[in-house]
Amino acid sequence: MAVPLYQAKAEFFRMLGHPVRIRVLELLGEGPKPVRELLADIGVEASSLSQQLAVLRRAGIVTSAREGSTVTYALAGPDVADLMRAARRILTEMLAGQAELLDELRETDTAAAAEA
Amino acid sequence: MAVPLYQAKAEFFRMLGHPVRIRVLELLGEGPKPVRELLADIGVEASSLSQQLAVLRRAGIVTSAREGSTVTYALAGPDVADLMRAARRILTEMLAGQAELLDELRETDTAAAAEA
DNA sequence: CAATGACTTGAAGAAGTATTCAATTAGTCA
DNA sequence: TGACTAATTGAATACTTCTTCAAGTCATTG
Repeated sequence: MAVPLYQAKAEFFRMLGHPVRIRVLELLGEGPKPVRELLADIGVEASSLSQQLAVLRRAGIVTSAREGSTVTYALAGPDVADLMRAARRILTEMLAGQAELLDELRETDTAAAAEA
Repeated sequence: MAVPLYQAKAEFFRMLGHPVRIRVLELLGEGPKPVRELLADIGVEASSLSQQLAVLRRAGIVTSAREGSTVTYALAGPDVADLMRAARRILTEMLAGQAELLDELRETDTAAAAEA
């Protein structure tokens, strides 16, 4: 692995940094799903979804399999499901913490605003 | 909060998606640090670091305080430290899992390549 | 006060991502 | 085979984000 770890991490997070990709991963967390269903749940154009699915596929975080005329996607491993669970948990904590944080920041902001 | 949760998540991950920002957060996980020290540890230009620190500040994930002529940064809360710990743990699991995953993918790739 | 050190900001160009639409592949069914 | 649905790909345009450098702030010290 020639890539430094912190860079791998950054790439990984960047890969998660798109609303459609997040939604796909969360939906797949419930189990494998055909594209048709993702499409209905997420409500973007088919080609847009496909583009984002391609990003996830390239990252090796999901797999796809054709069954007849439909293609079904799944998380590439249990690690990924864990990750999404952890992400959800942490994010909600973060966003909850944000409220208190905002208060602290507001003090600074108004102090700064008073000068302007 | 008018922003849908999955979009907030995406923004959050995008905010993490930069090598310098990752390193800063990990260093600050050990405790507050003056810019001078971050600069020495990370080894980028001062202005580059400042730009990335500004991103983290805007996101409300770190705070800065001037003490005399030096500026010291710290994680905005314990949640952030937790997040970085979780991220590290999960990422290393993920990257470890990547090895097996690669093997599986290689099969598919060579099968596909054989047709070309 | 001028000069220096620590850090931040602004702005321009380069590089990377997203969005969109047309074209394409793959499978089904009449 | 030809028409149709499902999904993917390619490519152009529009957007963001990075990087870099010059200029700026703020405190310290000669």
